[in-house]
Amino acid sequence: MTRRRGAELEQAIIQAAADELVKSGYPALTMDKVANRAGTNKNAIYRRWPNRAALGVAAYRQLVDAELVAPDTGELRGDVLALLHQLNRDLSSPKADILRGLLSGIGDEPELLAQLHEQFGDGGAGVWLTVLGRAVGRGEARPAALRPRVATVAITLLRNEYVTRGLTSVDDGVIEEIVDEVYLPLVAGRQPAS
Amino acid sequence: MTRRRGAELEQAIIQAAADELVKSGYPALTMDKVANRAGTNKNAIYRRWPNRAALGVAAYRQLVDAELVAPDTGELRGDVLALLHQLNRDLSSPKADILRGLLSGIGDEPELLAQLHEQFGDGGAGVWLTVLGRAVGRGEARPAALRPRVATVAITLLRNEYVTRGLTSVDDGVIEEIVDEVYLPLVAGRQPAS
DNA sequence: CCCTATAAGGTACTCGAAGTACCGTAAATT
DNA sequence: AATTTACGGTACTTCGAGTACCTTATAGGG
Repeated sequence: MTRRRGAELEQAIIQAAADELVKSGYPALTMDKVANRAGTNKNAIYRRWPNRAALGVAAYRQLVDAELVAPDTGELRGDVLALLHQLNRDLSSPKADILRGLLSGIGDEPELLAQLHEQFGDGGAGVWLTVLGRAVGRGEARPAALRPRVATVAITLLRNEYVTRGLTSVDDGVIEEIVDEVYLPLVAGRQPAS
Repeated sequence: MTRRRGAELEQAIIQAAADELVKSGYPALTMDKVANRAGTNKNAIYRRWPNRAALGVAAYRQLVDAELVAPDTGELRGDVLALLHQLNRDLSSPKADILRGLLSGIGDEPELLAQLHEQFGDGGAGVWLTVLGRAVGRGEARPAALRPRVATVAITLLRNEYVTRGLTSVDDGVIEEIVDEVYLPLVAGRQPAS
């Protein structure tokens, strides 16, 4: 009966917590269940994370570390749609529920909230700036739009749909609305014909 | 010892819950404390609301029913800044914490989430469309921008700051950034000089 | 190769809060 | 006045976070 220690055990705990998150969501994430699934006990968990919220954030990180690649379809609209669809898939149930759950269970711990913010927020700004930069080069977007707050408007609006409504997946129509009514007009060098 | 009944008692419970929300936030909203503060007991609460989350939403409604009036400064930028500042004051601590707390404690009850959404989301679309409509009349905004999703972009971005970061108040600089980098360019008939 | 420090496993506990169950009693209804 | 309804009081069950303490395995140094 080899007894796991250190990093190996830690990884097993995180994986167990991530599995529980996917299966039941954050509100149902109990330390006992995580310990049981990981084949250990609560002590081993509390030695590493101070409370349930911290474990939840660590486990969420495990879920969303998928690399986000900047698409290159040759035109801005295609790139933006591709990115949003990619992120829509990525956020689709149960991750949106998990994120929404975490966002509150943590309200009183700004440090954890900041950690969580990096997981999905401005962490993705780079990709958006890349896509937008190519569009500027093609004359599809104005250079002044190359600012983080502008570049990430689309994903912010999409995420907003998840977080403030209870949705588990956002309709394609909503995505197109965000792109055609908001994002493209916002960054465009000149207004579209419509 | 007159014993309160019906609507009178109900209002007392809601008010007590709202007071507790302001004082301690949603995570610390306990049924015992609410009952105690309202001078009653948990039975009277559970006869009216099925669980803590439902009571929380009802109490939050009590907090945010302040009327939102459409400012009219004569130019779009002034109107938008006035609206955002008004909402910023309104969302400032502790309401943002409360909202963030509610948004999660409710994740598994889409009906409550929908109720909550009306409290702050598209419920305010009317005001934004009013302000934007006047701007269109003055030639400051293009008619195509008169769509709910476009009109409410500013408040959506502002609320996003509250909900996804742990902030209790948003800096004025952020508000100006939202207005000058995103909102005005988005609705403008033609691009600003910058 | 043993000794010791460290970290794991096991178990049992406290504490707080959600939600339930009953019962006696005031108030509305007839 | 009789009856139904709803409030007040209290005690209870249940569940999960976090803690305490002890035993046992492992790593690493002598």
